[in-house]
Formats: sequence, structure tokens, C-alpha cells
Amino acid sequence: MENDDVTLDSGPISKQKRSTLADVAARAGVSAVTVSRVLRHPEMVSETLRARVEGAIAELGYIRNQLASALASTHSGLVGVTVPSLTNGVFVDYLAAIHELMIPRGFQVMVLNVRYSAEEEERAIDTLLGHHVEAMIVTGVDQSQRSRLLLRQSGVPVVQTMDLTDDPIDINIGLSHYEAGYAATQFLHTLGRHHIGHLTARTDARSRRRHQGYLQAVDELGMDSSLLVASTPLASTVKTGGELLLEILEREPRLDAIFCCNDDLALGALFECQRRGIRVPEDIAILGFNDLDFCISTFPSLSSVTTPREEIARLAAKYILEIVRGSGDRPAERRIDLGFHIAARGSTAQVPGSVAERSSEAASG
Amino acid sequence: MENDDVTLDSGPISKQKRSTLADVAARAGVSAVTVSRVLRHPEMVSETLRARVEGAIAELGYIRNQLASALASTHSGLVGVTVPSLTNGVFVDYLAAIHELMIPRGFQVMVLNVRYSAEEEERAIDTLLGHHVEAMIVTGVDQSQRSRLLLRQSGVPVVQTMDLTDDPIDINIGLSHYEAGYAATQFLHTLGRHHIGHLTARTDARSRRRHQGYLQAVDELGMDSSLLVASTPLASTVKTGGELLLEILEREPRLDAIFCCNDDLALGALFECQRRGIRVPEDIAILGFNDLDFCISTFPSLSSVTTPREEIARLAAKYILEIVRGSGDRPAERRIDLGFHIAARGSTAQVPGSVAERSSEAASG
DNA sequence: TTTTCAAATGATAGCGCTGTCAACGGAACG
DNA sequence: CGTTCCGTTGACAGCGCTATCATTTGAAAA
Repeated sequence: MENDDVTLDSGPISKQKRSTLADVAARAGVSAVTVSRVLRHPEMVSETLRARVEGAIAELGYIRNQLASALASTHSGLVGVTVPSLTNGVFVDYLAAIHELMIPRGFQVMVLNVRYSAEEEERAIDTLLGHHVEAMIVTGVDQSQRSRLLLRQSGVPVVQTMDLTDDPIDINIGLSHYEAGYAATQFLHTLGRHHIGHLTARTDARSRRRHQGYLQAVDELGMDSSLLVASTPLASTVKTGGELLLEILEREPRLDAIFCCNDDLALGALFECQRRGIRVPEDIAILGFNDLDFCISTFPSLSSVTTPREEIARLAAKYILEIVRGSGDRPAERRIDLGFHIAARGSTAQVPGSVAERSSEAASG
Repeated sequence: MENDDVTLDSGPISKQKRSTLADVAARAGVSAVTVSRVLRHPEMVSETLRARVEGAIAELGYIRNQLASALASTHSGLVGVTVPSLTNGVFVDYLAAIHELMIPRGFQVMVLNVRYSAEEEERAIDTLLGHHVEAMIVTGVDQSQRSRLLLRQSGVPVVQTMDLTDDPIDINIGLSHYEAGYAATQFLHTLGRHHIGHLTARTDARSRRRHQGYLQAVDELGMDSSLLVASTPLASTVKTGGELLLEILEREPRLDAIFCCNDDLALGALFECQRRGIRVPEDIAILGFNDLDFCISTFPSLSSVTTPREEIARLAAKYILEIVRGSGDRPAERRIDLGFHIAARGSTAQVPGSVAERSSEAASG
């Protein structure tokens, strides 16, 4: 209850030195090791001392120096995660799922946003590895050569997510964006659409692969993609979706379907159609990508390619926990394809409510 | 070019020990201090040695151990940020702005998502402080008593953002959510609306204050709020917006305006209106909160209370840089109200395009 | 009572790095 | 040709913690 050497006043931030293990030990009248044990292995300390130490910790407002702790013990309790963006909802479910599994197991999840920049990604991986994270979850499979090397050398489990590669650093869980783009376009074609456009923005590697899939399908179907694609190097926004749609319509008024490289663009396109009196899906069918939660609520509801983001994250977390806490064994399969399916809704439907499923495994070729 | 003790093979992750400063030093034929200097104060090392050391670093794939480095130097190069959520777009601009200023100055921004949980917030603050971040930016002003104490004791600059308090830990930059809720409701009333509803979800402290502001205004206007409020403890989603709207409509069919505690709910409400053939704004006016980027693109475009999220973040980053890199002085004013304004658009407009501005300073009382 | 042993606590040695100061050598100067 | 000085480099201690081993204590076993 007493509080003789700590000020709780609400004045300006004090520059007093932080208390250390030794301070706590002195106050509790024990050795530093005992304090350390109260924090890490409380069962090894008698109840009497434990109470005394915990009291001292509370009184001093002691925070363990994680730097020193991790340095001495080689256990940081940290999982490093890099994401390319936070602006669209895609990585939200993903991060939430990682949190859901890691936090209760005593890990802290450290997320660095690399903003679609290879340079920032490299820096982020450096930082994370430099802090001795016990595992890494990185988005995509296009890390720089140097990052790949560092990740491999680090000795910690590394999961590359969302996309697929033949040459994973360690473990790879994702889906084929090429197949997804291909399947999306085919799907629109089976609806009887013959002028299938494509909207794409911020051409990151995965968007590009979806684009490639689209081009392949369109090509096989004998359409001329040159009039049908609108893209911008800028980040995709809802607004952009409307603008890109108009861009295509000017070039090709016969446009009767669009495949959007993400749901934000699709949403913008939908609003633009409402604004112009273009009927969806009668005049133009709209298909998004990722199936964010708003898709089901729009009017008409938005069809989209559902990607298993949460499942990817959960699986990544599960493997990591097994490797770090458990046997240290990697999963039998180092490259795991979780596929995708197409959620067909009002924006593409003659027959609303039907859901066509198609895994990227099945669609391979 | 030679590479005798590092394997670049693509086999499973190697458990080899990481190379240390001493390894690099040995390989370059210099002392460890010299290597450290190449990394921290390159201008102090002759060009010859610097090149040799840099070569050794590259060959070994050396990553500096930030734990040891920060422990020895008391400079972590880290800024800690806590956000309550990533699910809505609110914190995206905010984080982007922080990144924009901090990354180029050589800081890493460490973001922890505390998911609207006081417990997780406390843990996150512990973690961040334990890693000796050089500054903290926390969302809101409702930290636990213990967190407040620890933050204050830490000696690093602390910025509490988004909300306002009379008793800031250190620096406080935000706006009054109470005033905003009050002004929003008043605004709808000036449009000639007499049955103004309120949708609210996940009742965090700031939403609650907006709600209070709404209640106060509605009360002053002589409306009976008991029929007009719909809320859910769950996280707000677009879907929820539609559901809550219907809930109110069942109780009070005369509803002619709604103030939504965020834009996702507003968007959901808008779609539900489209679905039911309710005209917006003729039958029901809709006003959101935060003015996310999609508001301007919906049909009709969505009116919303614009909050200065980016400005808050930029100002926070600016102060931190000044304090950490510069004089160490706090700004003259420790509590900074950046206000808000109402972006009036199609969803509330008889006269579309007009923007009514009103700062929370001006609206105080 | 003496011996034995497990439980509880303490002393010590680093973890990998950087701040500080000492040492060295060559250039400039008298 | 000796002295001074500066630009480089290295030796050393220690940041705060934990793993490891040593020591102490009390109680059970003999």
C-alpha cells in the first residue's frame, strides 16, 4: 500500500529511470533470480516470496525489459507478420484469425505494413528477424532474394501465405490467383456474357496473376481483351471502380460483364451503374474478388470470388504453434493449396442464390 | 563472391546459429567495434575497412540483433501504436499517416491491435513498453489505471488520440465525440427531420459518447429516443446496418432520418433502403460517421461526419519526432481539439453538394 | 540422533551489442 | 628530427535479464 519512491502524480512525463529486476529484488528483499522466476516459473517459488515479489512489482510499476529477457533466454514470444496493405478488408480477417490463435498461447503478434513496397518489406523482415521473432508469416511469395536468404537462415518457421509458389522458403499456404482469374472469367462466360471486361488497380503480384488468368480465358474464348481492360497503378478505391468502368464503357459499349480484381472496385462499379441507370445484372454482370463481408449486403448483392483468408491464417498459425511449441516438425506437405470458390449472387445471377463452387485444384491445367 | 560457410540451398530451414557481430568481424579481419561502427556511424570508419565489413555482412547474411543493440544503446528505433480495431477503415488512414512520417525518419512503427479489449490493451502496452519503444501513440483516452501509470513512468512521449480528455497522460489530440453526436443530430433536425433514429454497434467509449451527444440533442428537441435507437453489442458490419434500420422502422414507421455511429452501418442502411424501395433522402435521410472514402461514391452519396484522422496522426507523429529527435519539449498545449465537420451529401440533401462545417470547439457548451 | 534428499534460493556467467576511453600511426609543425 | 595532433582502430565494461550450477534448509528416512 505504501508508495514511497514512485510518483503517481499527473504532471509531465518523468524522465526517471525505469525500475529493473534488481530494484524489485531489493524492495522485496530477495535476489534478482527469484524475481525472474516469479515472472517465468512461478511454481518454483514459495508462496510467501511470490506474494512479496508481486507486491514489489506492482508498487514499482515494474515492466520486464523484453529486450534483455529475450536476449538472455532466446525466447521473444513474438510472431512477426507482414501485410502489404491495410486499406482493403482483405487482411483484416486474416490478422484477426492469427490473433485469435496466437494471443491466447502467450504470443504477441507484431504486424508490419509494408505498403506494397519491396523495399519496405525487406526492411520489415530485417526488423522482425532482428527482434528474434519465433516465427514469421509473410504475405505473398515474391520476397526479395535477400529476404528469402535471411528468412531461411533465421531458423524460424516461415509461412508464405495467400499465393502459391513452387519454391517456398519453408511453408506455403495459399491459392492460385491465376486459376482464380481464369475461373472467374469462365464463370461469367457460362452466364452467356460475351464482352467481359476487367478492372484492375495497384498491380501487385497477385492482382497481376489474376489478370493473367483473365487474359488467358478471354483469349481462349476468342474475345479481344484490348478494349476490355481498364487499370490504374494507384491504390484501388471504391471511386476508382466507377471511373474504370466508365473508361471501358466508352471504348466498348457492348460490355456486358466485368470481373474486378477486388471488391472495392466492384462496389464502385455497382454504384456507378446505379447512378447511370445501368441495370445489374441485366445489362452488366459484376463479379468482385475476395468476398468481403459487404458483398452479401449490397443491392443487388455482389458476386465475388471467395478466398479462404481466415483458413489460410488459421492453418499458418496452427503449423507455427506445432513447430515452435511442439515437435519442431514441418507439415508433410510444404505447399498447401486451399483453393477458392465463386459466390454467385444477385450481381451476376439470372438464377439468384445459386453458388457455383470450383476449387483451384480442380481448375488446374 | 566466395561463400564457404553459408548455405543458400533451398532445403528445409537450417537450425544453424545466426551470425553475430563477432562472426562478421572475424571474417572481415577487424574488431567487433568496427563492425558496429560501420552499422551505426559509418563516417567514422575508413573506406577500405567499411567496404570489407559490408562485404562480410552481405556474405554472412548478417542481421543485427536489435535486442542486444537496443539494450546496449537505449535506442530501439521503435514507435509503438495501439489501435482498437482494423475492421473498419477508420484506422487505416491514421496508420498510413503515421507510417508516412515515421518510416522515412528511420523509425519502425509497431502496431498492436487490441480488439476493443481493455485487457489486450494493457498487455499490448506492456509489450511495447517492454521493447523500449521511443514513443507511444494510443487510441482513445480510456486506458486502464495501470496502463496510465506505466505509460507515465516510461518516460517516453505518449500521445492519446481520437478522443479528448481533461487529464491526458502526456499529449492528447482528438475531437469531442459527444459534440459530434450532438451536432450530427442537430444537423438532421435543421433539415426538417422530426424522427431521428440512431444506429450503434460495438459500444466502445467513443461510440458511447456520440450516442450521448445524440441523446442530448434528441432530448432538447423533444423527441422520444426510446423508440428511435437500435444497437447491438457485436462489431458493426454493413449487414448489421440494414438489420438495425429495420428494427427501428418496425417500432417507429415515421422514422425520417438516421444518424449512424459509423459509415459501415450507414452503408448497410442505405442498401436496405434500396432493397425496400425506401427513397434516400426523400423518405429517410442517412448520416454516417468518419467519412470513409466510399461515402463520396455511393448512390446517393453518403453524408457523414468527417473526422480529422490523418491530421491527428500527422500531428502526433510530428510532436513525437520533435520530442525524440529534437529539444525534448512538449507542445505548449497538451490537449488539442481538431474538431470535425459534417460533409452533407446526397443522402441528407435537399440541396446536394453543400458542406456544413462546424468545429467541436465552436459547438462546445 | 544422524543421514539423505528434495525443495527453495542464491551466485555467477554470459546473451550480442555499443559507449567510452586508450592506443596507435602518420601528417603537420617547429 | 622531435613534438603535437588528428583520424582510426581496438579493448573493455556493462545494458537487464535468464540458464545453470551451487548452496541452504527442512523434513523424511534410517
